[in-house]
Amino acid sequence: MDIFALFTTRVIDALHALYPGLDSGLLARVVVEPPRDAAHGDLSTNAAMVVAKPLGKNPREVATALVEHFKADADVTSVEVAGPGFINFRLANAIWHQVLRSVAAQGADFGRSNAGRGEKVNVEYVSANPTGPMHVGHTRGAVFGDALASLMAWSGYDVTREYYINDTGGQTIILGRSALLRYRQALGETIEIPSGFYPGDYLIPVGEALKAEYGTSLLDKPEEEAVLIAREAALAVMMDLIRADLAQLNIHHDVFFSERTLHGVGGDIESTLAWLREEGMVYEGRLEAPKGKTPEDWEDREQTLFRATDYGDDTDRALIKSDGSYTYFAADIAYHRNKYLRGFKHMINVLGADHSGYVKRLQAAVKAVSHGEADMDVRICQLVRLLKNGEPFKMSKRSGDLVTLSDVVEEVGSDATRFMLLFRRNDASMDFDFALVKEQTRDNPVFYVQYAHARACSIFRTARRDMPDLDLSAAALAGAEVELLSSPADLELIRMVATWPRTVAAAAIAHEPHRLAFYVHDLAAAFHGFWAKGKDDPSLRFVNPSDAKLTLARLALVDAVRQVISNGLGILGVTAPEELS
RNA sequence: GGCCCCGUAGCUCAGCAGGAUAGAGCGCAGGAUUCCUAAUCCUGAGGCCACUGGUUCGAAUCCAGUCGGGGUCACCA
Repeated sequence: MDIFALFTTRVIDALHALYPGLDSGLLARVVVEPPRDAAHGDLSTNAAMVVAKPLGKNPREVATALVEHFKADADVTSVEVAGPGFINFRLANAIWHQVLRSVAAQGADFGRSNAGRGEKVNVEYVSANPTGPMHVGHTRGAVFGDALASLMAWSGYDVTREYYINDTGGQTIILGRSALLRYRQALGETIEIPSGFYPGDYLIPVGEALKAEYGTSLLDKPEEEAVLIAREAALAVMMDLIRADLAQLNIHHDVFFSERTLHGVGGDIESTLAWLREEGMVYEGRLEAPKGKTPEDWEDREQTLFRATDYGDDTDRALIKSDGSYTYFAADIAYHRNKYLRGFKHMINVLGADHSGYVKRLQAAVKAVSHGEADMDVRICQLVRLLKNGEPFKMSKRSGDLVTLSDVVEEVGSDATRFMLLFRRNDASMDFDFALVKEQTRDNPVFYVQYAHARACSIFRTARRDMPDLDLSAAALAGAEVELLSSPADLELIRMVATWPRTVAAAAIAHEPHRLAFYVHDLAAAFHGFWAKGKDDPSLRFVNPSDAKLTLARLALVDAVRQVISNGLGILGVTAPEELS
């Protein structure tokens, strides 16, 4: 039950009744929201101001007509015009109590909607190169993409979590060479790792495995063939490593899409290129060198170009390299056409800040490949600076100093890692301080929120201890006389709970999971605040052994708060503990 | 030089598809614990929302430009 959505439709219905023929696009701008200042009421709408001008009327005139209309609404206790034409509503307590019943009834599903109508959305995230374990730099995108995918699912989309494996190309050949070196090392040779190779220790086991499988026979094969064999072994191990890293954060993709499957005769790149040619989206031409910064090895030559500028990009893009092989982008066009042909009309890509220059061409590709029928939102995750007690962490590329995702998760745990990374807009760079994240005080938002959940559970434990005869089953809570909750403190907390479905919906539309982190933090604060009021005013305590009915009602409220925190943390992928250790 | 992101309290950041008197945490100053977990709460001080124009009933929010910070810039992935 989302009372804001409920009243939005009531307001729009009223407008239709009062002024037939209003444009539906215009009405989409009508918003019913909680006023910033609670003194203004429970709900506020801009309806009169939105509609006044097209009607050629004064906003207050329209507002007055709406006010008259809503005086007949039994759920509304007062309506008035305010300021330039806002309409403020005050709602009957009964409707807030209805919200509590709705939470009890829907439980872990409270806040879900079918706004997405089951449409398919593809969320591609991580897609780290399989040339080593996950680096800290990947962590933010991984957590963000995962939370966003859950959020979209809550909003009624059919979500596919996808990982694009770059398992072909020059980098993978270097990986193969690096692994081959480790193989020689395993056979007893003293090796030296040239610069440009992958020096990490994580390839040592690959060398050992090659030795176990092939003995010395790889040495007899031609170099190129041996490299390919070593590459296969290395890629498989690297992907296992990455999957294990992701599993530490409880991240699991539905589809691991291999870039390699796009290549080759009859592959998607070939067919996509043919298709692009038929559509006239490709031509042979020359590219101008970028102004202001011409690469030294710039080669002015005729090449095969995609008309990216027709779809909003800044320049056309090469599809075939000088050596005749496809560019990365050519494969990516084919990949996204593949997504489209698999039925995705909504696509979201989560990329690191260093890929922001890639956004336009990706969107151009999706637009071209779908004839404008699919949309692509690219969410850029800004860099994370690692700190320890305020001091920057060195992140040298030498293998020993590399900070991996695994290092971070082992140090601070999955919950804290996830919450901290989500407690910030994705497009703002952030500092991640190990010392703070491990702290268990209110400075640390993770523990602050988890503590609120644990505290709610604790209140139930106390109630069971002090009022052993009270039935606290789900059915009993659902049947609690929540009408007894009429104090301003009670209603304030309930209003906050009632905002949850709206928060989820707005966050999903904006593709901004961080809003849920902030919401859940605010709700925790409101709950802690209510708890403290019970110190001064015993009538506000949750557990009142002298009043079983009131206690049951209060516990229904506590459980609603607990449930919403649990739901929120669930979307973010953070656990909601019953007690803190 | 082109493109993208950012600029809000001393610090770190929110600001809900333009809305009423711009919020939170930290830090600072004070206060609350025989009582449901003080792992918490309450009160206070603290702002030209970088700047200049524009759009309109109304702008921190949208547009243009300026300044400042970051990222990125064929044929890598």
